[in-house]
Amino acid sequence: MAEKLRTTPTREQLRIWRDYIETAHVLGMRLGSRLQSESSLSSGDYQVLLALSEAPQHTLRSSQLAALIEWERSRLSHHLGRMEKRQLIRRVPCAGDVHGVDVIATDTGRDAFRTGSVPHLRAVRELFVDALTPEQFAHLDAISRALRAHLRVDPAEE
Amino acid sequence: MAEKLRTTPTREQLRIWRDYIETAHVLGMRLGSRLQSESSLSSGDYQVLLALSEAPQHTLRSSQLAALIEWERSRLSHHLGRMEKRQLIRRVPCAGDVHGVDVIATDTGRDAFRTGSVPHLRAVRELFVDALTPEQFAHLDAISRALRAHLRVDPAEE
DNA sequence: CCATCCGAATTGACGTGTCAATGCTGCAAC
DNA sequence: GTTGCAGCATTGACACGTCAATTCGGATGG
Repeated sequence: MAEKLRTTPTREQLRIWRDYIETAHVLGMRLGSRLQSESSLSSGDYQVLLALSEAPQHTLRSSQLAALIEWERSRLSHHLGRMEKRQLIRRVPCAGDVHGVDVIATDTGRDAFRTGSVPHLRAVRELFVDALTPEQFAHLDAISRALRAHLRVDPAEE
Repeated sequence: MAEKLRTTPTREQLRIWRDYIETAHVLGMRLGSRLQSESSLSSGDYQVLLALSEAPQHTLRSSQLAALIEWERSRLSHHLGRMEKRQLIRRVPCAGDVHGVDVIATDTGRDAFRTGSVPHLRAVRELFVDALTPEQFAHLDAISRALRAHLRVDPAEE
């Protein structure tokens, strides 16, 4: 009659949780280190250069870039600093807006991106795509959506 | 007749890949920051203290601890240094083995773990368990297994 | 005119993680 | 013995990310 109110996960759920997080993490690291060895880029560098490569003039306002790749501004600032030191991008004050900075991929940056791009995509296929069936893709897609949707409302609910 | 050999993922696969990684990451961060605010522990601290809490005498050899939680030794060393500064654990040279260190959870550490544990598990339920159906758990479990199995063989294959 | 706030971006302090050395001690080969 | 190697753990240098200030020049309002 009295149904036990379960406030904490079962052992099984906890195991699945940990496997989920851990697997995603390991996969990310693997991809990252392959990218690194093939093109001397980190995943962060790659995301930045990818966004720039799709922008007119290989150029974006820092704030737009941040929005595109969904990074905090401070994180982007730090990262751009590091990338600038390695000559992958340049930052120039933005004409027409006193604040605001244009981020531009240098030739070096574009080369590195081109070099890394195909091997990186191939690695995604090898490490991720090749491991799953079409049904599993659909399931995973639904799961990610569900989790993200839940995240969005969670702070208020319960 | 000539079937196109696809070496890179489709747009769709890439989107699912990114959502997967990103979702897991965000979820991890959320859990981490809740843990932090509820008990002043990081997820790393929590993993370490969890392992110690299940060990006799709340004590483990550093290398065993590393194996249990699957951390690189260097990472553990750094982390233990930080935890020691905060009085969460102590390290004492291990009697009977000249190399080797026993890691012991202090009272402070045990208290923090006890304080954080239930809220943390509750957070896992709220943010993760509550978002998915039983079928989705099963799917996710299978997916993680598939990915991990694939990872294990991948370096050699293809 | 001056105070104040705002938006864009940066900075500093700090926790975290990786990789590549480095300590340190016992043990085995010679 | 001493030379050298193996195992356990630490260290240092550096990349990365977060949070909480901070800078800076333009609006706004009094």
